[in-house]
Amino acid sequence: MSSRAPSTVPTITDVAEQAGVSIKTVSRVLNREPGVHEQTRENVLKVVAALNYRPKLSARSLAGARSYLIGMLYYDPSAAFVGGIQKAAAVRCREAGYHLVVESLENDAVDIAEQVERMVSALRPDGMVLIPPICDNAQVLATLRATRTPCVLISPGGTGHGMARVAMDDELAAEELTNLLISLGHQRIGCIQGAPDQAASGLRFSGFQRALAAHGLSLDPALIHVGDFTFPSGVEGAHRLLSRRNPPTAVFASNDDMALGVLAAAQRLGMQVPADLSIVGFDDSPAASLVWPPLTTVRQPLAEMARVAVEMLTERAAPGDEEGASAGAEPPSRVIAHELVVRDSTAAPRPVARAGNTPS
Amino acid sequence: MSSRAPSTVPTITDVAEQAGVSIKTVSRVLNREPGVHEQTRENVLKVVAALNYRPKLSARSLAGARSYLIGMLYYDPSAAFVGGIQKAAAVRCREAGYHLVVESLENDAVDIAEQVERMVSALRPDGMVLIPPICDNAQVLATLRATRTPCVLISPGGTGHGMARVAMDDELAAEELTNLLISLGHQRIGCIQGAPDQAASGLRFSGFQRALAAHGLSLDPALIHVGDFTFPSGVEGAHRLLSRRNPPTAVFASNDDMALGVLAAAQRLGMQVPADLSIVGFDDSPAASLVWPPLTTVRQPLAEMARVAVEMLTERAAPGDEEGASAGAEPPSRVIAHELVVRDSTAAPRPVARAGNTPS
DNA sequence: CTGAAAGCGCTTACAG
DNA sequence: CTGAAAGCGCTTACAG
Repeated sequence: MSSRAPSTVPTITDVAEQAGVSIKTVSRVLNREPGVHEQTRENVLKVVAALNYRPKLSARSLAGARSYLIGMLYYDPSAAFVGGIQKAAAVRCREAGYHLVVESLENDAVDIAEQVERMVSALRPDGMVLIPPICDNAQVLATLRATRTPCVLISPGGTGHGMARVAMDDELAAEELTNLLISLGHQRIGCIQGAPDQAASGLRFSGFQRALAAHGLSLDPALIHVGDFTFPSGVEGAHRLLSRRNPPTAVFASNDDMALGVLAAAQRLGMQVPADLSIVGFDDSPAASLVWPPLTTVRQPLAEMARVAVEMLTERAAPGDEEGASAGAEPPSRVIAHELVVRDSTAAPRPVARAGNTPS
Repeated sequence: MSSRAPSTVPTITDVAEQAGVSIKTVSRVLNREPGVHEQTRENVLKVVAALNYRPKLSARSLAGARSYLIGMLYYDPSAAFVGGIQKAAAVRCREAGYHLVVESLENDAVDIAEQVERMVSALRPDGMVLIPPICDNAQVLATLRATRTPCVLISPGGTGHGMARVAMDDELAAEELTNLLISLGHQRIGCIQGAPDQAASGLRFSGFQRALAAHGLSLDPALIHVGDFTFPSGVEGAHRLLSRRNPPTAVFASNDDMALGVLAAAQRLGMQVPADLSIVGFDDSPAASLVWPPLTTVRQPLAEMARVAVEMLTERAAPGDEEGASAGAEPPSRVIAHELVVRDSTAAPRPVARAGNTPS
């Protein structure tokens, strides 16, 4: 009986037979290689459509130099950040005929290098996209370099690592945000820094400083709190800054999660935002517009950054590109434009000195 | 010169040679097949470690019946929801020697079926995890069924589709949440429903009704608003319900995003939460605990659901399982326990009638 | 308990 | 412009 014939998935051989050509010709057509007679091409394509043939990735990968896989190392400090990047990356991969493989890591796991190595040796991805905080993990970077995996870091870090990078200008954005506060009339501005081991923290703080300096405002060390990008650290920072005898009239939080912590703390203390306290965040996370008042912040161009990162990888993955890329040339670094999002958490400070305003 | 020898990645042949066995034996050891002499096994493992050998996925996939790939169809209505599931799924995949491939879809794209079909034919994943709202998309489900791809829906939908499913008990959780409100003393409770085309909406509303009925409370149609799971629809619903002559003292929102909309609207109207209005949400999204007051809600067991879903798929992918699984037997359906999270957005209603409370 | 042979479905050189 | 041959690195039957 016919125990095999009909339900089997078509292969390149089936297409070649029906089209009356060799499998090599089918391969040429599918890979858009030049030098195929137009009529032959059309005929092959017709059979491909009729059979609904799709080349099998594992066979292409095994025979050829490319895997058509892009890896993304995932660690979830802020799901929204990761989600925005990943979505755009997946879309761009599909457009380029690639697929996105996601691996979830623990940033502080002892065997993180081995986890990465396992993934790379099993999948042999044509490239890897790294996002914060993984892109600042020395072990991961070393492993990837050792396996000669092309990488693009979505990271503002100026540290180099000798790897390609795409990012927004964190320092400039922080400066713009601070300028906004200053132009509103704020003179005493508190700052809640991000996690010390992430490059963005330093850059944002640097932009904050630059704006103050440019306006001749001094920076009171008592108004600076070192947080870690989490909501609780924002709450803690707010309590510290707002309980001072001479509290700030505005707070620059290095990301939205901490800004939300400041907002919650202020509201709990009975303060009105923005009347008693202006707050700015950073990221434009979903929650930033889901609170009252909605947060003034800066929108990271996540989708654009992800798209560019994937493009750098897929375009580079063209066969025979090994040499050019590895030559001592400086790895590419792209800066994507950001956008200030002015909402309702910022306003001019109270006209008169209300220094005794904060609760005991 | 040695233009080839050293830098090449080791293959199964290299291991076999160094261990003095055939590649078949190496294969047996790596796949934990029984019937290998213990000493042979140890020796092979030693060589594997020495060479740092890792089998190449594409070769395994091409030769064997499994791809070691699990697909996840992604569409982002709520990044936090997706993120929580995905992270746990990726971890479980890694533990089982699998990899998670993510594809981002547009739920309303006209060619969504083709997108899914392309992914499936290229990757041949051993299984697919579907999450809301994709798991309610008829086109996607039909395509997956046609390609005979094993699926697990992370969906509370009782619709069946003849596919395996894992979910929490949305109806029960909604009932518990409503009971909490009732036990606090609320009698007039508003409800903001979720998107009509998602199974969860109906179940949560049903649980809400059940609780009211069990306590002999009538359900005022004027206190029901049909939302779509988004923040703006929560704001809109709040305005509608709170502007009534006899407004509710509590609102049951079918998810956190809408609950946050209600909260923002109430605060904007100058109301105190929970003193003037109690609010409950659903999901325990990150933002739920990032606002003041933090939301009373129910925690979806995302990680556990994802873990179970992947397990159903990887355990099922064992070779030779085709028959048993496709036999007319009812597909498995697992219910994962949820957890009520009582925070500060709920309290007893004002003791006296303050019906005239709401702003004009 | 172990192995030799065949084959998975493509791409890569190499010819013509 | 087109094709025959070889091979990618594994697993699947099948022997012994």
